[in-house]
Amino acid sequence: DVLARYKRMTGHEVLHPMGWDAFGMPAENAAMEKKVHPGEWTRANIAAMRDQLKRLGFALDWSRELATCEPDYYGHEQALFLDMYEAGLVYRKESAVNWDPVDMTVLANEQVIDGKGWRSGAPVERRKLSQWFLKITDFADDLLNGLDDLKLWPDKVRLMQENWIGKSVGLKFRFTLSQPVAGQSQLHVFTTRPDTIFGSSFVAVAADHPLATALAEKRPEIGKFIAECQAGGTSAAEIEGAEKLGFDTGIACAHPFQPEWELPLYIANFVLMAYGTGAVFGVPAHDQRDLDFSRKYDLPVRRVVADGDTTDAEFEGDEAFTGDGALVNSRFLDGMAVEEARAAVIARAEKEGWGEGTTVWRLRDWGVSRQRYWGTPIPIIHCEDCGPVGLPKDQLPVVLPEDIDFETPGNPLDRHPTWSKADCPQCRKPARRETDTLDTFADSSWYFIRFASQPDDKPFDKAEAEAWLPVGQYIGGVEHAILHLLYARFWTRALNRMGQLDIKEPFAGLFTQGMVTHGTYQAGDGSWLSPEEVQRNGEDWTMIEDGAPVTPGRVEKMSKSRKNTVDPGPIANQYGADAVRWFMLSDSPPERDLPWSEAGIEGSWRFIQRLWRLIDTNETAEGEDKALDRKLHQTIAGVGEDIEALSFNKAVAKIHELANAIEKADASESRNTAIRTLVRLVAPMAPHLAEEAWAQMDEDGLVADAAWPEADPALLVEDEVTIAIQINGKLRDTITAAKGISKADLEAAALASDKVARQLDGAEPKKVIVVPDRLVNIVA
RNA sequence: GCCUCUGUGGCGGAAUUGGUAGACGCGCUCGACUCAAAAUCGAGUUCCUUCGGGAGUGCCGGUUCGACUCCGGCCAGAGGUACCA
Repeated sequence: DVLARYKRMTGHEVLHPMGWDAFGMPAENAAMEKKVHPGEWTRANIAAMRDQLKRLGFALDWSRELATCEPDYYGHEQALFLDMYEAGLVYRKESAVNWDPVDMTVLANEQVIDGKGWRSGAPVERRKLSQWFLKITDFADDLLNGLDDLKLWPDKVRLMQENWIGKSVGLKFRFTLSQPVAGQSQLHVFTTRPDTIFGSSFVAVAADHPLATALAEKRPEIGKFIAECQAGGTSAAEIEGAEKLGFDTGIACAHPFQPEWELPLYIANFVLMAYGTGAVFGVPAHDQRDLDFSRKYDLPVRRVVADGDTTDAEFEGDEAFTGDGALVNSRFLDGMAVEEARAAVIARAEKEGWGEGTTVWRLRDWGVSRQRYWGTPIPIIHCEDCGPVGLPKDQLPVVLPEDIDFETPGNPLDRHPTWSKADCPQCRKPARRETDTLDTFADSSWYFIRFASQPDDKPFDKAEAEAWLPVGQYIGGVEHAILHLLYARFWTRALNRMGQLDIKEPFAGLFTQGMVTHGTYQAGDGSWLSPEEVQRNGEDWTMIEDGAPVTPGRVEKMSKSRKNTVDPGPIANQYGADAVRWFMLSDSPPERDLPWSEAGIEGSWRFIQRLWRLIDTNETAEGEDKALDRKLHQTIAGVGEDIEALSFNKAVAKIHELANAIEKADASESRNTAIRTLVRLVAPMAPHLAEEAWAQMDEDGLVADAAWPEADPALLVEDEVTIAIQINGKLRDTITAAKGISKADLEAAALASDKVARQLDGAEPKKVIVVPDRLVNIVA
């Protein structure tokens, strides 16, 4: 809000909208617990939050307010879904999905964290279901390359997206097996290091690889081993501690360059079915996992990239060499650099027909089907004869039914007596409506476009949307680094490909802000206590009610589970919106967490009062106060720079300094001007006070519409400067000199200092360093 | 494990390119005003000190006339994460 108000005052057209990402699980949970309809619950929350935002005086364009749970929003989303369906960016696939047994729904890969549902925390199960997917992988390369142009995004977020997309370039090739398994005589593996192919000691497949599954059917000991592998956890810590386990199948794989060179085929717990082909060849000398595995199962460790040693002696030690170097012990590759050898092996594989250069991505297509009620209905009809058919757009929006029940778990749309009945748009025969709804991340993937343009008859108007987009300054928590920000980038690209939008990137500038935190308190029995229930007596904390001892805990993100939330309503009532705003801006830089404190807001409240008294007691007077003029103009320039950089805490500090200077100054025309200007400087942060003062000063219109004051460059520089006098880098004295004084004069002035003379004690300085207008350092 | 970020008074935090460390605020101390308190105003507030000074930005070392800032090595905390072949 401060940035929006500032940009407005500096002559920019500003679009600062507000809306509600309102579909999703919390509304359904509330419905189940409190027996209210999700829509009713959601709209009541929206009303409450809208009041809070208005009370804090945010300069929002409420005419563009939207809520994703209303048909006039999600109906347009359905139209975009149909466009993507037509453009081949949506497909339906029977696939193993991540099933959250508590929330009774499917989760996207991005929503599975350490093998658990991101919301419920329940261990995710694998299930086969027919699901809708969006082809985000079509844009994998572009999403990756586009990151380079997002110069105004934090490096951290770009890096996280890069890792998530996970591009690996390498060779996919085939091993011939000594005996066919389930009718297959070949095994596909993927590697990014084809150059090390002569260093391989074994081949391994994932425990859930089809080959392993097939073998397990005939050999129970393999089934037992597979079960053992799947029992292990998938969190980073568990993986770290987990031992490499392998099962030697007794099957041999023929080395592609020498068929009689046979590599043992293992089933191994560290190979992932979800990545590459689910099978690898192990080169222990140059891969840590392979080395750990080989040491355990006593497999040969051959050096093929020189690590200083170029002999064919067995590789020593327990640390794999993954660096660059010249190839050794590798026949026709010997002497080549890693990169050159890589290309040579790929070329040979392609020429001889046993493999091809490939790029493998970690990124998967975005599964968007959710078996939930409170989401955007997917506008598809399933017809027995025609298959899935997109609804004609004139039948949109597909509106959610109101009469639903949440007594049984699962999707209420599925159980609704009539809602799912519909005729096939193609053959007119009775058919069934899709009862899955869209992942709520779809709702937030294009709302910024709808903010920019909101016609009734279509999702947006191209020219109107492009006039505002991309978003100049996007602000959100770092928790959106992957999910939301990647989906929105994809959605924008999809619209771009379909010719609906010229831009590819939705957000030019991104800022990840911190969260509001508060101390936590626990009673003797370990239960959490809210800040209103406790009080401090000196060093100790007790319960207000009965004086029982309280254990203060660490400062954490405000959350209902820790009970450390603070209701902004009463605070805004007590101190006023401007004091609340001032406090939120004043101390912590916005990228860091903000520790909420009652004491802090009182300080802000006092300053707001002080500002008012200062403005109120302003009087017209004659005379110039050069020092105050300078302070004023330095503040104008500094506050502007700080707001542009979102360093609100520094801007606040500069305004404090100016206020202090004005209070100390005698009445003058300069002082009068400074006070009148101060009103505009605080306007973005304390708008209510500023408007009142503006009106009282008999200025026209609103200060919100006023121009930001201009700094006079001539007044930004001092004509006198304080020079530090150092001896051996230690400060000994300071002197005041005219700005621009010559080096020689400055040196002479420094040497004339009593304190310098006393320190030198008659000795001659060895050397004198003079930094003009800054300091003199005497080396003794 | 790996990657990223962070580490400065009692607290939140400032310190352009290496150039007076601790701006600004909170808190605290003392004083003024008051019968008293609140509010307000003024002074002080990194630590030690024999009042000359000395030490000091997580720790150890280096570069430099000069290091919170640059380099090397540690330690601690937060966040991210992929056994990715």
